[in-house]
Amino acid sequence: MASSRSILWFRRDLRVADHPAAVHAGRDGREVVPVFVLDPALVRPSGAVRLAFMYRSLRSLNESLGGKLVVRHGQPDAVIAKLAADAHADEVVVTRDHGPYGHRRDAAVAERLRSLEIAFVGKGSPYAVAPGTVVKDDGNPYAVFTPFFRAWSTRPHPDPLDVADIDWIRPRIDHDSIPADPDVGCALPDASEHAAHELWDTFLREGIDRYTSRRNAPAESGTSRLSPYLRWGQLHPRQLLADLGDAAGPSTFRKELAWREFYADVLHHHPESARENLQRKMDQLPLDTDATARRRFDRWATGTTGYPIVDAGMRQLLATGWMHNRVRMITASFLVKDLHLPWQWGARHFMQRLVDGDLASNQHGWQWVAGTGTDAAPFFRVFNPTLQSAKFDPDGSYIRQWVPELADADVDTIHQPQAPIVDHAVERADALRRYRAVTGR
DNA sequence: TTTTGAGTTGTTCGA
DNA sequence: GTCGAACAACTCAAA
Repeated sequence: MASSRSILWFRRDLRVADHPAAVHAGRDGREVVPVFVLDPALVRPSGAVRLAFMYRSLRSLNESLGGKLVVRHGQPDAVIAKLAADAHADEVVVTRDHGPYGHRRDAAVAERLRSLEIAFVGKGSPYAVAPGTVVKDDGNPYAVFTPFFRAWSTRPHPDPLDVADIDWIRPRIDHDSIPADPDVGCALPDASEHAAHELWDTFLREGIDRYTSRRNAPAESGTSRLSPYLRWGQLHPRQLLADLGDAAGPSTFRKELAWREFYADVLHHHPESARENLQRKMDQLPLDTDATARRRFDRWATGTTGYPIVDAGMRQLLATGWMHNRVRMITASFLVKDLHLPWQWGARHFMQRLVDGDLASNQHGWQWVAGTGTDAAPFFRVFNPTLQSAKFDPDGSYIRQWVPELADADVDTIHQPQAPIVDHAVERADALRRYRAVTGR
């Protein structure tokens, strides 16, 4: 008798609504075994806050699945092959993963399954337009955002998908439990799919119209805060695009979604850019990596540089697993341009701790700041932490929240460095000198 | 093939 | 205080 049972292997699509892979797995009344693999490669490099959010997302998904989610620790190729065999499934269905690690992992899994004569089927992607599909007329990928955005905007993307009843089952097979949350000592966003939709609805009602101006002020709740849900898949961007109008706020927000898609596309075409400079000529940039550099990195990471806006951002990250985007740019620029450290050091720190940490957006955001990525990036673009602070946190309330020793500081002095580890004017000049060395002038 | 216009998010200087 | 130019040169995309 032919088997009619599928495994749906969840990865970064932790939702039950609007899920093409789930619909495919459950077609024609097939039974579907929902699975998540706690891959050491995913767990090991994650900090406590990031892990806690992942575990909560899994618990919430499990609830949505009526408690049927099968969780296993281990190497995906071995785990999935064994699960598929034990569960008597004849196919494994996934949402495609376009990242460099995901690509390798899935190739290994597909190989193992092939030897067992079990199908491995990819449906959909975490993006509105799958990475690799927006190309120039000559067939090559875009390397500049604006033309990519124009082309991407004309691409049809499917409407959110109605998921009818799926026959989720949990056969009698081995499973592990979802680990208890590490101690995080802070409030995290609600990790449920429902909370993600609620947040989006509220943002559409109350936030989107003023998004263009308010999104830059770190003290205000002017951003959508949807990034963790886009990272883990509680929401799919096609839902957001379907709900967006054409006014200024929605257009700005749509562009931010397009940046996410652009960076995924760039990483898809240049998987090595997760670690290496996209512009290889920037390998010549002189950087500091000695003991002093490592000490300075620690001061940056712990939020003790003496630059209030930098320290506020780094402490917000440590405390909550999230940092306002404007402050991500400021802190990143400080690491690269004021401390002359490799962007990879900062990118790794962010990825370990951000609950929304997405490889493509994170690495290429850093590369943009470092001037090694897709942007023409004039080398003289160096963020001045004091000016940025005064401009975007004018009354200093963001600083007051995260740097308590400055809570009562005067508004005229709160942006000024206090016992700074470096002098911005000096380091700016040094950064320009180093960047000039690359271009040979 | 050649040409042309443009390129997320900035800062400083001097008029 | 405000505003425009300069900061360099290169690559990309499209006509």
